[in-house]
Amino acid sequence: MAAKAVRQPLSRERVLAAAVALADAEGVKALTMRRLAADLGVEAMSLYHHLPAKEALLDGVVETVVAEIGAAAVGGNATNGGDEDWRTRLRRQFLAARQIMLRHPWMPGLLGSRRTIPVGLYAYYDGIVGTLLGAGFSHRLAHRAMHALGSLPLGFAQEIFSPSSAGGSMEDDVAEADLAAMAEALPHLTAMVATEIHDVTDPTLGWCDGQTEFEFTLDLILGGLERLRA
Amino acid sequence: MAAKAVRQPLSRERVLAAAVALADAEGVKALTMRRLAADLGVEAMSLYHHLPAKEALLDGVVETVVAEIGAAAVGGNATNGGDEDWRTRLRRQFLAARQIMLRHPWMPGLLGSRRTIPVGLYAYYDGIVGTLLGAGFSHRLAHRAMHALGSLPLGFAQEIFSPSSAGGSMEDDVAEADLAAMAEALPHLTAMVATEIHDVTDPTLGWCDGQTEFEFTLDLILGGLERLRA
DNA sequence: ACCACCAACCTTACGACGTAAGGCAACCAT
DNA sequence: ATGGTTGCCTTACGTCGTAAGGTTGGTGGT
Repeated sequence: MAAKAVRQPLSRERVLAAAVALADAEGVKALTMRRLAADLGVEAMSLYHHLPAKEALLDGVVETVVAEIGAAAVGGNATNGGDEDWRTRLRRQFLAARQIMLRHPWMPGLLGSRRTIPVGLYAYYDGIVGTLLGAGFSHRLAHRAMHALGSLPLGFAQEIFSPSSAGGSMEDDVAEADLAAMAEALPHLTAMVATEIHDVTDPTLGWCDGQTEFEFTLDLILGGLERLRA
Repeated sequence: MAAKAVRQPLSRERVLAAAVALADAEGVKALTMRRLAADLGVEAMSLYHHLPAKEALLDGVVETVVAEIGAAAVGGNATNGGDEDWRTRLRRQFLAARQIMLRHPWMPGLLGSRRTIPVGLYAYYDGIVGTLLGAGFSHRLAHRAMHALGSLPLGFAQEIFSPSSAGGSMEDDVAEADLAAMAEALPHLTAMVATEIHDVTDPTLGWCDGQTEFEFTLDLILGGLERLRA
């Protein structure tokens, strides 16, 4: 049939792209060999002609996303010339990384579970260190800066409290009586929520605006580093 | 026999304690219902009389560790009176949390995979917010501070680059020729490593002293918050 | 003393998972 | 034509979480 002739052979890239798409759509839990093969119109064992094992598949998936982040960084560097302040430059890179990570919420957990670090990540961090050194950072301070920034270069929405998005906002499933009990057990948190919830403009993520908080943290750390640099 | 009479019945607490011990010894990957049951001298299905499902087991495990961290915090508060500076107090709490997390390296990943947040974590964070408010923080700034501190209250050794400990230090398995190639591809990183590796005192975690870096990051953020508070 | 009851534990079985081993069909250079 | 290579499939094994139901030893009421 014509349909069969149209079908192009699999490749590592096609498999990895499908894996990322599947993880985006249904989470890493749904990313199983059989399911991925089904999405590709193929049997599970066929995947093993392009990838040696499932661990390699997962490695390839994080490698793909890391490449996406790295490409966004160098792309942004190209459009803006070399006339950027180091803080502006890193800020822009990390915010771009955040946009990508928001599309792949499973990425932090997956990256944490890998035994080896994708090579593209070294290159990406090398660029960041280069920016710091170019701005006059000592090796010592640049090193510390990397640790202090932690996962911000990857746009981590670590956000322990944000996964509440899955089950509706907090007050939806809490009865009024329980809320009173909570106010007693957690006086400071409830007071903070009460005063903060008034002037929230973006209720999509409950009462926390992830973008604003990310930028606050970023500027706090970048500001502290700038002070140490001088 | 006497041995049989000695055996005390299972309980949720005994199961959870055994689960934590097993995860500490062999990782979360080895934490399977059959294996856990075997460690307890029991069959797998017997565990379901104390826990409804494996997800509940994992929830209980993180709850156990969170309780451990919370207990360390209030215990430390008791021994030191209320005459602590807010920075000293939080610093001490977070460093204590770090010591606990170092004993449970699987905790970050596991916590990230939970759908619901353990209640003890709310109480723990409430205490932190209380400390901030008591030091004169506004609700707005206390809120931002929580986000900026991120996972530091849990002693996160997020440390993307630290899991290299599993496979020996970096230069062990890199041939000399590859190292030259790496120096070309990653000039800034290799230069940084070269100058930093000289005065490293604790080579256990490669060339990064996790404790020092953790404290640096902590003080950087606490210092930035102190400036905003005034 | 008896017996009904129940909590704690065990046995068996099912479907889904990752993957080892080998088969088959189409294509290519000779 | 032919023999090898490539790309995909079939079958099968052991392990996982867990549903369903069986066994047993101790307890309380009569």
